[in-house]
Amino acid sequence: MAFTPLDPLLHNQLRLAIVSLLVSVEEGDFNFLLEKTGSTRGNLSVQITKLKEAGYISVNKGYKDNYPNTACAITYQGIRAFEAYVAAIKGYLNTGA
Amino acid sequence: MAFTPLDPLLHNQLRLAIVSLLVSVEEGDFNFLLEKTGSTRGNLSVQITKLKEAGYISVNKGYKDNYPNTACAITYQGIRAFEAYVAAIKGYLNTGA
DNA sequence: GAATATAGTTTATGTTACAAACAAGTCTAT
DNA sequence: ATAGACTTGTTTGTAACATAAACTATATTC
Repeated sequence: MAFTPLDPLLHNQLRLAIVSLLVSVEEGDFNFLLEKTGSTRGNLSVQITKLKEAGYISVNKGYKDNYPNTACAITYQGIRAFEAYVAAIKGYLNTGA
Repeated sequence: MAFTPLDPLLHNQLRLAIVSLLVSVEEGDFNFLLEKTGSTRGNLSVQITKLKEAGYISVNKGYKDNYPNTACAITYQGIRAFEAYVAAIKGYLNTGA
């Protein structure tokens, strides 16, 4: 039971929340993530960009009811990374022998 | 299933590993933690200090075989914090509905 | 057409994580 | 007894990070 390194990209509260949401939902726009995470828009914007640059999510910028709309979806790579993170961190949470 | 804030002190790979180890062992010295975590001494020293200042662990500096020996043990407060962290992060790891 | 609202980005700043350099003492061999 | 290597930690310097405030751009309302 070693301490597997934790993906630094996912080991962040907001980014982990984003990915966790997108894994369940498979499609979520900026406001959805904003509301669900309780983040600020600035922080959300930054972290979405980072996840996108890492290839963990895809970002589709379009319009909805005349307003800009940023739709995010998790990628296969993102799912894999999330699953690996979940498996890894469990090694840290074991209290029992 | 909201996203409970994660204790920033525990949401760090090395500190989480330290606390996780001490929860199981109830007594671990510097070298024990060094070996188990695979950390560097510098980083370990810093994080032990932070955990101590937060009251999550107690640090007992003595000597063992003539050499300095830093014995660490988890406090009640540390156990509580760890348990809260474990409960909190599980809210981020749930993939299923 | 001015004011306000929406949707998001850029920037500025303080904080953090980390390892290299340092410090203080101990052992060994000569 | 002292030089050199080892042990056990601490301090410090730097780069990366997290975050919110300030900003941009367009849309709606009055």
